[in-house]
Amino acid sequence: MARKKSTTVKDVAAAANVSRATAARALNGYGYVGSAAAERVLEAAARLGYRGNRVAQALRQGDLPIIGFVPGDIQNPFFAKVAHDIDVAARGSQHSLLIASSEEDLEQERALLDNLRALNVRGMIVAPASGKDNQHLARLVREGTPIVLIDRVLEDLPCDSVAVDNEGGAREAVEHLIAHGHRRIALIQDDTRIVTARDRLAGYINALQANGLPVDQRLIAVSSSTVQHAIDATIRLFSQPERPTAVFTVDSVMTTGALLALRSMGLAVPRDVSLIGFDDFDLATFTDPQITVIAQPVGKIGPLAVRMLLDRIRGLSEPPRHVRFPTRLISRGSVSRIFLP
Amino acid sequence: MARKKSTTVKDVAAAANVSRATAARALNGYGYVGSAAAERVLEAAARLGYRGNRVAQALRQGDLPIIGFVPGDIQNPFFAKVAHDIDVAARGSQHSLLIASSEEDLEQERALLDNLRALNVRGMIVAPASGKDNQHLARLVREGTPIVLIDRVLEDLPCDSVAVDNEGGAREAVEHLIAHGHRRIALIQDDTRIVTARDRLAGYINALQANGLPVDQRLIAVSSSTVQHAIDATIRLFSQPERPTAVFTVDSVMTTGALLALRSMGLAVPRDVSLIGFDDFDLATFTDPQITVIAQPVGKIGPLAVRMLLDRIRGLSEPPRHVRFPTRLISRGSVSRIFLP
DNA sequence: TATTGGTGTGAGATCGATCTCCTACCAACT
DNA sequence: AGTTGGTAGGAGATCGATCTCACACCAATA
Repeated sequence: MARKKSTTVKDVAAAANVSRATAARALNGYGYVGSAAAERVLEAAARLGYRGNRVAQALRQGDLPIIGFVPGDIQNPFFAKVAHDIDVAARGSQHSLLIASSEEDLEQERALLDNLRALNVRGMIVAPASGKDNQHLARLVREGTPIVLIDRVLEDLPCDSVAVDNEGGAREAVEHLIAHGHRRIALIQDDTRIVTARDRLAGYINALQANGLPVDQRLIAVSSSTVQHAIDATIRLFSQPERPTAVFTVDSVMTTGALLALRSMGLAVPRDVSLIGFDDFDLATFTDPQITVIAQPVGKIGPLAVRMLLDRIRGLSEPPRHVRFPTRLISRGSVSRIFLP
Repeated sequence: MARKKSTTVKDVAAAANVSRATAARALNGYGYVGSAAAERVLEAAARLGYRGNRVAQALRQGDLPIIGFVPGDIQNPFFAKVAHDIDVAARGSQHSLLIASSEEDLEQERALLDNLRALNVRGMIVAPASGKDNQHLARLVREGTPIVLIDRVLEDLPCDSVAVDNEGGAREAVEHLIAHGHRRIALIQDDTRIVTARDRLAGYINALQANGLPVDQRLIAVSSSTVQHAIDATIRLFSQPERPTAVFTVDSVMTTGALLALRSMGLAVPRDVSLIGFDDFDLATFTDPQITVIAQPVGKIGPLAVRMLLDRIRGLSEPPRHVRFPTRLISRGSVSRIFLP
């Protein structure tokens, strides 16, 4: 069965016995329209259930009232929360939100951005999957598409960005562990292509070096950001002869995996192993003891990103603005003090 | 700074020294095109970085290669997972996914659907916020827009749907509690406008009545689906003189809230209170003991919904198909046996 | 009276891609 | 030679909304 074609200005104009031009004037309120004619047009529009065709409007005006959002993974609670916030903020400015997840895949990201570009969306908010090979983003920026990066900053890309102080947060976490007497501190991080992971690694290394501790590659595990991979990585770490006394995990999914793995190995937190995770999450207060974390102001990221994007859409041409929110250590019960011999 | 206007067929045609028509033929591979001309066109297109303008294509062809998804709340892990699955399936069929969350608000849902309609999306997957007042959906269906309902079925709406057996699942949960000797069984549910909530309530009542137990309104708490509201509702329930011995929560957010509330009141699960939640979730295996749940096949919902939607988009005109997946009781450790006096 | 200026309205152009005509050419036939 | 048919490719129409331009008309003004 064919889709019923919707009513157009033409239909409305015919029903009101005026030309398309007059109908458009009455509907959009510009130019001169006689009050009688205007009334007939509005009446006809209401009667026929007329709704403007956005696609046609978009073709004429050059873009769709849509903002694109490309998160790394919509299932990750961090991105889900940000998506929700962006949705609310976008709606507040009469924009729809087009969410398309890159699944942390660079190829997919390229395809999605191409798609969004071809749709002539007004602007995009992107969490780039990779720290390099970002010519596709560079090109969009060069073409003038308003883009705001979130969570992951690409220093050499001339566009606005909103992120948190990953290096500082990671450093604070590791220094917290060092201050509690830990010396063999493991790191469980995700794919190093992702900028965030690299920054957090840098914080880990900086903290160790600032305290005269060696960086031991055997204490650094790389895993993709799924619970199962994090479990495997944790088990590998703790199957070594000289066990770490503490673990720092770079995101909440990793933290979840590490917790499950430690439990399955019969290692108690914090008695046998201390734990700090980056990013606060629901589960962190569910366990006994609760988990010490580096919290980031997740709720501020989306709204600010939208605000910056709207500025650009409105034509703001200042140099790129980069905002980095500070992180905050929330001390709960998952870190114990070690007394050195 | 003005956005650089992108290259059009006209530009490509000019660069290749042919007409727009020939350029279109070469680019889309139809009709007769000389091989020399075709080559020049493709070369020019590549050189100029030509990408078709989807908006113009959509205007001509009648719709955009987009599928709309209107979940109740994108932050709810259930919908996040479904959104992810839909995204993957949609991408497999060359469709982009436009996610717009209704926030469980009927007015917002109406506005969003209006928007999607005006955008001429190919089809929509909707979790309706309300069980009644759905003329807006009925109208879309009447106009021929392909729509698939998920999670929440509206019996009188002639369109496909994918859901789970909410009544049966809830009944199984409550019967499980009854079989363990519980008689004062509380229910924590969300807004009764939502169809799912009503079905689960029905299952609760049916189980009680089938076992000759009274339905006590004081044991039924209504809360909106946020952790904080669920905590409040739980505390209210357990502040009554005759405490329930068991609780059934209708979604994972409620379950989380109930757990936190019980802990804060010093009530141990399952020693003092037994607990079953609808919908399995990560936290369920984190607590000690782990939580018994009614699991639904979340991973099957999105892909099936997309498949059904694509059928409709391709013109399938069978009568509406309604699929209901069965639920499954996963018995963990949160239900204790009560020995009657 | 002739002119200006304010109103109201319609015809047609535009946005970009694509499709339907229509013309033109050349080779192979009758 | 005249006709057919296959191949190429251009001009213009189309989708729907909206804007520009041009043309009316009527009242107030010089």
